[in-house]
Amino acid sequence: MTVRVRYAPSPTGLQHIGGIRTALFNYFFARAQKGKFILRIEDTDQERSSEEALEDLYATLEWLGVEWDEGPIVGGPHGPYVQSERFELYQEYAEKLVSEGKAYRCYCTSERLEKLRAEQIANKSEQQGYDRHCRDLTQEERAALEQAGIPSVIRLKVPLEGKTTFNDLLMGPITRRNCDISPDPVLLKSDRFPTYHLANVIDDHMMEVTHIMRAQEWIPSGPLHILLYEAFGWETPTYCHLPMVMGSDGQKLSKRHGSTAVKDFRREGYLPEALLNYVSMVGWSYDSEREFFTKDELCELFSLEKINKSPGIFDYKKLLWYNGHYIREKSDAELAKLLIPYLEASSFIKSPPSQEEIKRVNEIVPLVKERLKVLSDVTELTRFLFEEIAPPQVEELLPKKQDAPTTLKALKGAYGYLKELEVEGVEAVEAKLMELANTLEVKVNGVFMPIRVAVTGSHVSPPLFDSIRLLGYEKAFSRIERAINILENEVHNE
RNA sequence: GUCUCCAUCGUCUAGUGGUUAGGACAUCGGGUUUUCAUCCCGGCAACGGGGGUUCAAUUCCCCCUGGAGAUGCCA
Repeated sequence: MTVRVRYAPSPTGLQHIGGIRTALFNYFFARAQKGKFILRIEDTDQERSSEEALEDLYATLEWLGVEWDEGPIVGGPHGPYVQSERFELYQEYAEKLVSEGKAYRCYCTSERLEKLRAEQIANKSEQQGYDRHCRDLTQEERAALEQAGIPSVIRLKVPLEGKTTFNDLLMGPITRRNCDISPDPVLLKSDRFPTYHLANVIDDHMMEVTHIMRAQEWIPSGPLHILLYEAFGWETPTYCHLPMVMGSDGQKLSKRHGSTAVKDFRREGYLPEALLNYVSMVGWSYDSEREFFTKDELCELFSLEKINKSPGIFDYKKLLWYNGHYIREKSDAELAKLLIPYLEASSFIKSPPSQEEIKRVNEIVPLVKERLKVLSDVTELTRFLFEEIAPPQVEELLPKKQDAPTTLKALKGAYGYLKELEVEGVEAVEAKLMELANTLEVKVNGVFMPIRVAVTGSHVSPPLFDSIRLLGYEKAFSRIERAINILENEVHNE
C-alpha cells in the first residue's frame, strides 16, 4: 500500500512555523516512502477564511520548495481539494448519520449554549460542554421546531458508555472513556458548512489518506474521529501526532514570542534552506552528529521513528546560526542577487539597479558575506558606502587609552601614507602603518581605528582597505581630512 | 474543574539495565585578525522527586510533582 499523507491547513491566517513544520514532516514522509503528498484547503470557516491567507499559503510552500502531488491548482483523482467546493458531499454524509440515528438535529441557540457554558465555568461544574438537550427530543417536538423554522445544527450522538482507543504511532495506544469525549460535537453548522471533525474524516477517507500526521493538540479529538469512522463503517487511518512547537516560555508558539509567520522570516532575510533545516530539527533528529540537511536529503532520510515525543521550543538564535551558515555557503553571485532587493529597499541603489551598481554590489558581497546573519543586515553594514555619514565625535575617534594629540599624529601620519595607496598598493601601505604605530609607540589598532571611524563612522566595519577602495578614494580622503580637522580643533582648544 | 499527553545541560537533542551520560546552539575563556564577523581550541552546564523490579537503574513499572494541550456552530 502506498503512503498517502496530507497537509490540510485552514486559510485563516499567515502560514506560521508550527504549520509548516507539520507540512514539512508530511512532505518528507511522503517522499521518503515514495508516497503521495496531498494539499487540502480546509476553508469551512466562512468567517475567517481569506483569499490573502490562501495566497500566503501557496507563496510559502513555493518559497520552501514543497510541491504537492494532489491538491488545488495541480488537481488529482480525488478532487476537488478545497472543502468549500465539496459542500454537497458533507450534507449527504451528515444526513446519512441522522437517518441512521447516529447523529441528531440540535435546535439550541448559541445564546443558550453561551449561557450554559458560563454557568458551568462559574459553578466549576464537573460537566463541561453541551448538555445534550436536543439528543432525546420526541418526534413531535422535532416536528414542531422544524415547523417553526428554527435553524438547527447536526450533532454526533457520542455513546454514553464504553471507551474508545486509537493507536498512535508515536504515543502508542490512547484511550478515552466515551463519557469524557466532547459531548455530542457539532458536525454540520447552522450555515450548513461542516466542522473540522466531519469534513476531515470524510475527506481523509475519500482521499484514501493512510497516515494522519498532525500536531499533538489534536490528540484529545482522536477518539472522537475514531467514533466517526466507525459510524460511517470506514477503516481508520494510522495516526501520528507530532510534538508541538512552543515559545521560549513553554507555551504554544505565538506572535508574542516574536515572528512566527514565514512571511516575516522571509522579509527579514532568512533563507528557505535555513528555515526548512532548522524547523525540521525541532521534533526530529537523524543522529547525534548531523545538523545540516538539504531538502532533498530530508526527503530521503526522514523517518517516523526518529520523531520526538515531547514538545520543542523554537530557538530564534539557533535559526540565526543556521541562516548565517547558509548565507556563507552561497556563491558571491548568488548572494549578490539575494542582497539587491534589500539595497533597493534602502534606496542605496536604483530599482532596478544599473550595470554599474550591480558591479559594485558584486564587489561588496565578499566583504559582508561572513558578517551577515540575515540578509537585511546588509543595510547597516554597508550604509557608509552609499550615504553620507555624520561627522564622528572626538570620543569615537579615540581608541581606548589613547589621547587626542597622539591620535591626531597617528591619523595625520597615516593619511600621508594612505594617499599613496593607489600607487604603492595595500601591502606596502599596511607595512608603513604598522611601522607608524611602532614609531608612535601605540598599538596597531591605535592607528587603524581612527581611520576606520573616520571613513565608516563606526568601530565596526568590513576590512579597512577594502572599505576605502569601495567607497572611492576621493570620498574616503575627504572623510579622513574632516576627522583630522575635528581632532585638531580638539587639541587646540585644550 | 474534568480528560489526554509529555519529562536528559538554559535550548534542540544522542544514548544505554553497568558510559568519564555524547553532539549542536547559546554563554564564558583563549587563539588567528587592523575592528567586527568568520574560523580554530577550551570551560561551565542535564538524567525533576519518591517508591519499587534488579547484583545493578538515567534506562523497566507505579505514585507524586511540574509542564503542555483539549474541553467552540475555530481549525
